[in-house]
Amino acid sequence: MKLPVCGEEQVIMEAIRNNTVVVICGETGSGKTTQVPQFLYEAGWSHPDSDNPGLIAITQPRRVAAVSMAKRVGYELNLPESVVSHQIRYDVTTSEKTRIKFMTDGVLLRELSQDLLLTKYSVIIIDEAHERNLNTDILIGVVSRVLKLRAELSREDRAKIKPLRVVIMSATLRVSDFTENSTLFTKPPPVISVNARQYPVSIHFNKRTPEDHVAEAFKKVSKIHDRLPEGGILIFLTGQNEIQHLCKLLREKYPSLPPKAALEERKRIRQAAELELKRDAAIPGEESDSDDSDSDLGFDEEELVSTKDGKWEYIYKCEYGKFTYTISYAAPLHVLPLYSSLPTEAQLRVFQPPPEGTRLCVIATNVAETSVTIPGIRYVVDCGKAKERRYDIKTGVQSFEVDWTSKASAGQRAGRAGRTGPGHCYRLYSSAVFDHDFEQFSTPEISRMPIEGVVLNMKSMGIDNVVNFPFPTPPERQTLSKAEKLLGYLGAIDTDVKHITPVGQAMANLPVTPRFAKMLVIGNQQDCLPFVIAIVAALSTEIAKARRRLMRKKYFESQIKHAGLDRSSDILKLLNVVGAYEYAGATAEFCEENFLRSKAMEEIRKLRWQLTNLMAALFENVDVWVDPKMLPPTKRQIKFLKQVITAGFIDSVAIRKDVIENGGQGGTRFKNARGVAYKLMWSEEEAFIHPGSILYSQEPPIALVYNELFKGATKTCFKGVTAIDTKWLPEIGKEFCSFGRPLDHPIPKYSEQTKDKKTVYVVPSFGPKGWPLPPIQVEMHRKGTRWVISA
DNA sequence: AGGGTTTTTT
Repeated sequence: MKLPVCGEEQVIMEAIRNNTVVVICGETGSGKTTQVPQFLYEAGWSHPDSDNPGLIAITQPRRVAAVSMAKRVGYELNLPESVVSHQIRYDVTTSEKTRIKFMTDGVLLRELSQDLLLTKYSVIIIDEAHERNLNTDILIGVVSRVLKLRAELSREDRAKIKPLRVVIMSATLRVSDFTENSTLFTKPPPVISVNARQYPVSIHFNKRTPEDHVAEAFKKVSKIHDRLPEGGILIFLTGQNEIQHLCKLLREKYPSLPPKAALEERKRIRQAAELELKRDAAIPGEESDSDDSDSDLGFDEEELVSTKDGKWEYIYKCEYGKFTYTISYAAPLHVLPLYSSLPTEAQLRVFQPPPEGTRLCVIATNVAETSVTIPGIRYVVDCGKAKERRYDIKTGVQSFEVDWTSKASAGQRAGRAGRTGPGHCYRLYSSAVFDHDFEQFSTPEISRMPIEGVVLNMKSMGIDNVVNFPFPTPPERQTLSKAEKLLGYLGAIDTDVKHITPVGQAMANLPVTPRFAKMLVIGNQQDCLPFVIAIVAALSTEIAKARRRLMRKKYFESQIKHAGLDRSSDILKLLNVVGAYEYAGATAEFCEENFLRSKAMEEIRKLRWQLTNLMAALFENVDVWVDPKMLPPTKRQIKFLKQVITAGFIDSVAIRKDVIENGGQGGTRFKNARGVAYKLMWSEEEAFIHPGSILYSQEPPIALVYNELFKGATKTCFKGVTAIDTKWLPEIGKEFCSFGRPLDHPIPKYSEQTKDKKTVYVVPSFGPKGWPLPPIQVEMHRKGTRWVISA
């Protein structure tokens, strides 16, 4: 069967020849991702002697897609992976022979900071642009500038520099953010639409919108399974809990294994039918219509046509003809959960055909909307909602909220039913809700996330005035200035002219968020860098595993074990976990016993290697290697590590409310952190140490830094707490500190000889709210008629 | 004793 995109080859190639930018719209199944690179290749692009000798690049938002697409195209062109190659974070197959290169968009962004002209490439194909991921959006913005640069340079010396072409591919027609954005492309690029090889999907809305979409999904799936012909069911819910719950309900109602007797009865009926048909077929003159070209696919197949009162009617097709029979047991449901934190093996089960005589039923989150395509789905049940991470840019408070998806998302979900044949989508909400409460499109990621990493990356590419950057959807001014402020605190950019500093340039070379990059850059002291690397690697990864309620006690025991001797930091606890995991031989069993996601632990391992190699390559004085049997840090090192952590989170300090209200001193004595309120730098709200923190069961510290701030159902909690000493703040957090007048008590001490120096106690105040901190001793010297604090 | 998380990536 020919892919729809192949019919458009002429149109596409002509458009790419005549325009620097082309937009191609085609839903999943149109074949654009695999075919467009091949069109270019076969037209001679990327050939060293051609007019477009540079590589053909295709970017993908996800690693798996980059790898599998490269394999697929290599197979179709019958070329080795040294020619059709891929590059993702930890895996490269490129060679000097490479002509087509699939990669994640993050990889190309990183390459851009080394070579702003993308000289290696002749075409950049940006795939899945409709998803509006952060990296994809930034890439489109940067590439639009590269285009202009390359065009100018090529006009000066065509022999040396060839112009660049860009192809933006999208599964939906939401492309106006790219095409009608004159800061991005002065002349609107042509849009080519490609039909998808997609079967029709009938949409069925609920009359009423139920409160409980899990219960409603259960009813709907039961109905589908009891009454409708065979075909897999895919259910979209919002989170793990809902999924596990519905799994349980459905497995109870439709046990996964059919009665053995029923299976045997079925086999007997089929064999008898086949024999009878064979006899009939042997009668001469009864030829079957052989020019029905599809019939060769239809043989030896069975179709469930109806069910009634527990009786199932099947049509059985074999080599000799068709036969209808009924059997009296409900086909079991093969119920599988699917969400991203599920171990890989469990995820792969959805790709295997369900056991014979059962119906596949996958209950999934958003993963099944974009990242994973499940074969054999004919029915989609869509609750219409999605869980989203929200981020309050002013306060830094994150939360998870369940809300309606967009019309575009609902369309994507429905489309999953039409991949292998005509399908049905059951929406568990009314059409009125769909019309009135659903946004047309989901909010692009850039409008929902902190972007200090993006801003630092731009600065390192020489883009100082980020406001003028051609974002497909510009982030809010406030988001940008917040990012610049944080980069200022971290010392990555100059606070006046907002230009990148040497430290910032070093940070930009590290593939982690700027806070973590800062920790790495300052962490090379007292033999601590390997610890800092392990900490940063662990913080960059979602490490904890979802736990069952029953395991609660054991979980807390393991947490205490991991905290080791120092119980004042959740982040240092992470360090211990990483060490213990490696020490135990990095096994899956260790992860299982210790409530860790083995996928995450493997990622941490690879990240430690990458960061270690990078640090050694970037800094002359760094002598570091990965030591799996890393010894725990000493007391002195622990103190230093906490200071490093403080520096990375200097804008995320919290102080106990009672201490602030008491002028920075004393405060109440508490046995544990339960109900003990902390004040936040950027919010009037109070926050609490999470009961899951290692610090919860101890006397709560006066001051702490936190990795994240989460708004739960009842209150706002810190995640990843480290107790700090307020004495560090005037040093590490200079820009947030000021000092009051010297105190009369304890009495100032003057230097013996000259009397132009004195040692005094002052009350420092910290942060935008000027919190009073416990008094510290400082040295002052006389400057003219005034006393000033010595540096 | 104690709360609750979707999804990606350099």
